[in-house]
Amino acid sequence: MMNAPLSAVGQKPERGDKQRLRLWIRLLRTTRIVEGELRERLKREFDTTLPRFDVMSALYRRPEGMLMSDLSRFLLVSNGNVTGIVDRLVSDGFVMRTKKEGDKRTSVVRLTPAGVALFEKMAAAHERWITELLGSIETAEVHRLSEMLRAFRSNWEIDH
Amino acid sequence: MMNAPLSAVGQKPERGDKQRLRLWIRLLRTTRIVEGELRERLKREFDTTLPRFDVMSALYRRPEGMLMSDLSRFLLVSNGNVTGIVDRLVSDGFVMRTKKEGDKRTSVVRLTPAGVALFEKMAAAHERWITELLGSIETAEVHRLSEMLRAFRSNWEIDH
DNA sequence: GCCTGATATTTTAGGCTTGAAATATATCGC
DNA sequence: GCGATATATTTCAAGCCTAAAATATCAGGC
Repeated sequence: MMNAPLSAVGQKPERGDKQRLRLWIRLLRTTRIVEGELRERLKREFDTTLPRFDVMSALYRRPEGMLMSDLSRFLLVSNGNVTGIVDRLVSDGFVMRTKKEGDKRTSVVRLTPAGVALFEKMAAAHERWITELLGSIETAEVHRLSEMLRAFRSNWEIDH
Repeated sequence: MMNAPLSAVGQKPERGDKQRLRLWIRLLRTTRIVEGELRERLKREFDTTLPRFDVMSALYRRPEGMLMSDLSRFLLVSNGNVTGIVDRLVSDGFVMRTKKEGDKRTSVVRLTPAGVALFEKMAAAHERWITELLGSIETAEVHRLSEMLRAFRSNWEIDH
C-alpha cells in the first residue's frame, strides 16, 4: 500500500533537481555569451586570445613570477595546455621563463616589461567591456549573485 | 576647484564596476569547475565529450531534426565546429544526416535510435551529477540565481 | 534563361584543450 | 651513494574551436 502524497522521501526526484539543471544550463549560456563577446573583442582590439589574456592576468598579479604548475592550478587548465600558451607568449616577447632557484626542474614564468605594458592596456579595456556586458544586472543583484558564487566555490574547495 | 565628495558623475568608475568584474571571474570559475567535472565523468562513464553530449541533447529535443545552422546557433558555436562533431557522431552511428526537402544545400540532422538510447542513459546520469555538483546551493537560491540569469539572457537577446 | 546577391555547409589554418606518456630532476630510506 | 618514489615540465595524439575562404545552391530581377 502506498499512501501517496505524504512527504515522499527518495521516491521522486526532489523538486529542486530540475531547477538545478535549469540553473546549470543558464550558467553555461551566460558564460558562453560573455566569453564569446570577450574573445571577439580581444581579437579585434588586441589581436590576442582569451587564454593568453588569462595567463597574462595571472602573471600580472605576481610580479615575482609563477611556476608552470601554479599557473595550471590557478587557471584550472592542464599542464600541457599552459606550456603551449606560454611558449607562444615567450616567442612574442611578453613573457619570460627563468631557470634560477636550486631546483632544475622548475621554471619561473613572469611578464616582461612589454608584457606588463600590454596587459595594463588590455585590462582597462577588459574592465570596461565587463561593465558594459554585465551592465543589465542591477548593482544590488551583482553583489548577491557574486556572494552566492563565492559560497559555492568555498564549499567546493572544502570537499576537494 | 573640485569640491570632491559630491556625487561625482563620470569622474571615477562606478562603485559597481569592480563588483561586476569580480562577478564575471566567479561566474567563469564556477562554470569551469562544473564543466571540468562533467567532462571527466562523461569520459569515464560514457567515453564521450561535452560537445558531443551538447549536440545529442539538442537533437533529442527535436526528433524532427535540425539543420546544421540551427545546431550552431543553438549551441553558440561556429558552423565549422558543428560539422566536425556531427561527422564523428555520424561515423559512430549515433546521428544521421538526411538530405531531403527541396533545398539541396541543407542537411537535416537527427539522432539514430542508438543515439536516442545512449542519450537517455547519459541524460539521467547528467542530471544526477548536476544535482550533486550544485547541491551546495540552497534550493531557494537556485531559483533566484536562475531567474537573474534568465533576465540577463532576455536583455541580451533584445540588444542583439 | 542568366546574373547577382543571399544562404547552407564544408574546408582550412592556427590555436586551445585534455589525458597519458616521456623526460628530467629531486627526495627519501637505507 | 643507490634505488624507489614523487614532482615539474614537455611532448604527443586526438578532439574542440574560431574566422575566413571555398563550394554549392537558391531566389529575384531583368
